[in-house]
Amino acid sequence: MTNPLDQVFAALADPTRRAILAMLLEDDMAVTDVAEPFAMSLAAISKHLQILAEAGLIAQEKRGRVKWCKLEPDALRAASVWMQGFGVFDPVDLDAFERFLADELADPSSP
Amino acid sequence: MTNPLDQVFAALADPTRRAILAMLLEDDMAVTDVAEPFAMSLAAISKHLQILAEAGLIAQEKRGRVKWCKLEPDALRAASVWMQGFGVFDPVDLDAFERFLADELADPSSP
DNA sequence: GGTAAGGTCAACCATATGGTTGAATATGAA
DNA sequence: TTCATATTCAACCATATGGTTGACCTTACC
Repeated sequence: MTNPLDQVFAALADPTRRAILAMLLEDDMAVTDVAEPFAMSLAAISKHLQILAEAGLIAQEKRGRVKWCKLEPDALRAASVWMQGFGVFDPVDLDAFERFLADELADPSSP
Repeated sequence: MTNPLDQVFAALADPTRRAILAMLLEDDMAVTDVAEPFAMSLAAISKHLQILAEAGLIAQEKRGRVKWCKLEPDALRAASVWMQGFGVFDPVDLDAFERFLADELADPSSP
């Protein structure tokens, strides 16, 4: 899975990871805080964050003993371009996006 | 993996499947013809097509003994909306898309 | 009818994925 | 120093994924 599109799409295929990205849309967060709403171990979240980082979707910076996670939406660009090539898409429908966020953040612990 | 976004993104995470979608952008195709450029068994391609169909990205219709595959770009809409929520994306960059297609179709047999 | 073409199914295999736990490593605070 | 917090590592487990092969069904053709 060397192809960056492979990595980005695979990263996005997991609901936990999409929920994490949505959370980071609000603000940068420490690993522990990212993990808090999820019903899974910190180690599991740490792995998800690694996958997101390898796909370039987040950046992680360690400051002191806490590691901060920051959204890197630019990594979505290539995937977005790929998809746009197929369609006929409406101009950005932010309402629809808000609905997604609501759904995915509602109960991220049961993906 | 009940969530439709899960299915769509997972389907897109495989280079063979993305190449198939790109091929279908040109025209509807029979399963055998879809399989032709790939260095893998017909059965493998058949499975990929099932995954694409379950994600709603293609429709399959059997006419006579040949099964036709047809692109269903609408299935990309939800995923596209999700991604658009993160960005700041340029207006559709078709040149970039053409480059992707060129890359992915160049040698789909070695994903 | 017999035979070939188009696809799928079933069983199998190797590897990847998503999770767990417990131990280990920093770093900060008392 | 000692202790607690923040995070990762390593080993493990169950299941999913992407591929193979060979048998199978259906539909066309001679």
